[in-house]
Amino acid sequence: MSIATKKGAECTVCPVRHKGFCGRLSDRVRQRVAGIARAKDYPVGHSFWTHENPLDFRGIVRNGYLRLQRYSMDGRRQIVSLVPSGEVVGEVEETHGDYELEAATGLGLCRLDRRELHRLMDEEGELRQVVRGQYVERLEAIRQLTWALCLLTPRERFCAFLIRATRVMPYHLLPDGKGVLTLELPRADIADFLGTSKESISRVSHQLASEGFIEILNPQHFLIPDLDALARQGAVTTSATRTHRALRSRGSGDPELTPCLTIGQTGHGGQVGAPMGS
Amino acid sequence: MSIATKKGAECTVCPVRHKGFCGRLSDRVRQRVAGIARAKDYPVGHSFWTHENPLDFRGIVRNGYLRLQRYSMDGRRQIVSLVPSGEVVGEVEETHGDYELEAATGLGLCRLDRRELHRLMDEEGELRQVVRGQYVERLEAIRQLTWALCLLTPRERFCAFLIRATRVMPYHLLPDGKGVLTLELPRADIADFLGTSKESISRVSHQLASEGFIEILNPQHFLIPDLDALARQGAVTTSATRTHRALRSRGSGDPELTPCLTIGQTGHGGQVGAPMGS
DNA sequence: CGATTAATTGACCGACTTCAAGACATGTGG
DNA sequence: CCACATGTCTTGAAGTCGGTCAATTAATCG
Repeated sequence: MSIATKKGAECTVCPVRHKGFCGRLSDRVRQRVAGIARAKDYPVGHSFWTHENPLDFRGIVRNGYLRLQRYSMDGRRQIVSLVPSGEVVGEVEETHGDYELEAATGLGLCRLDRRELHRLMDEEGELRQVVRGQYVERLEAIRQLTWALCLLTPRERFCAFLIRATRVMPYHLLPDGKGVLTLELPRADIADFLGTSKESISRVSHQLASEGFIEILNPQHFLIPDLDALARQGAVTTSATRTHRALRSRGSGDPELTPCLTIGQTGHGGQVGAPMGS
Repeated sequence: MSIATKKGAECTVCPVRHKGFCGRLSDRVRQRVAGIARAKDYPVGHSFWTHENPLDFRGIVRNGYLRLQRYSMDGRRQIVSLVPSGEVVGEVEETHGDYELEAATGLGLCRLDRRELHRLMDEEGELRQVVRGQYVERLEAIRQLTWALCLLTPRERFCAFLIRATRVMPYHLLPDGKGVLTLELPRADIADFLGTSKESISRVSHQLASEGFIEILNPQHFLIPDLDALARQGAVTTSATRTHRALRSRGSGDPELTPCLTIGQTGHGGQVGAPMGS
């Protein structure tokens, strides 16, 4: 609600100073970008555009999440993209369809004038490269989402989501190697992102809890005893319910674990379940 | 199979001379691009890269289709992207995951050296803009796919696919306003693209045929009596089986028809079912 | 502390996948 | 020209996963 308007030069205190988009810029270029930036806050649910009002500016997410979503004729929603802090919004979101861009949580943004940014991009090859990286990552994220939506069960998708969340959402590592994840998004958003229902999310959570993969401290806080074990639930179908066709010969690729869902920046190499606490 | 190697300067006879990527370049820039291009043909099923052999060149599809796909642990496949003629391949397909890029049909390609292309892009702002357009379109295509996969039924998805196919695949308009569509992709590819099974594709086709929306001349050729009627099947749920929630208030947007699936270049404005034969 | 929203739980059921078998088309060799 | 083989497409039957609906319970906020 509060409209803080400070010159972008105050990157020094910015939480995403070394993350995502900004983190990949050299000091010189980042300062040039900062010169055209203005910080601004938005409340939950703030709508940035609908199909009749396209976004006329670019922004860097300082905190919170944006959701890019679209509805079906009968009112169901699909979130096609979740933009976490550190990412650029607007440049990559340019689209022709009937999408909405909303603040999924309270949101802090560094606004950039579209034209000024493009002028900077014309001048700075480095900036172009980093922006191009945003395209590549966003493409990768939605490709993974598409893959997961079609080939994974709701349970697997949710596990994959949790794994990814440990990189994007607050994840407090405890001294014993366990971790506490804060789910900053409501069940409805998670469900609509994973192409399932909030009832299923709830059921799967409690199923995972009963199996010891997570512990539900409260609806927003999950304790994860073993991240790797959880990760395996997200990529591998262990249950015998699914008939195993002959595995296609796929070279000598890792049969162990494959990358799953990406929210925001892709992992280094894409391997899910990289040891965060080991 | 035949390895035709001619200098790119022979754009004059190229089928995509005025389509997609090349069609959007000015003569001057296109000639520069042609200078670094070499035409080459590939057989069906040719694999361009797997995750251990990333693609080291760029290409413009002269004819045929490429498919970008990924498998699940139990061998099921999802095609996340179909690249039709006129589009650039490689630049946008750069990805971190375990994807495969294959020729879905016999394929004609204009190969471009990656480094030379990037050098050209550094020099020519126009080229950068057009390449950026490829990113935007590819993103839009997969967003629509994601949306459709989650919110549309297999039947609706297939209808949407057919509508889109009339723009990408051979579609012969008959004097009476009907049209004959040639499906250049096998059922299996269509199914794995639409996140369904080839059995469902078959069933839906014959269901549509029995309802008069299409006429199956043979498995590869569908006669479409009324494109608009078919389009409505792809975006609107007419059946009463689906409970209609209160439609979210979405401004005064067109309640009639919304864009569906995109294969390749997005339509002008995105409106599906634009009158091709009326 | 009441009111409103979010999350959970249970029961039902239907659409779609899966499995299996048959039809059709296409090509090869005798 | 026919027999056979191969692959694609079609059709049928059965089972189930997960969505939808409805009713509680829990959490949040003024």
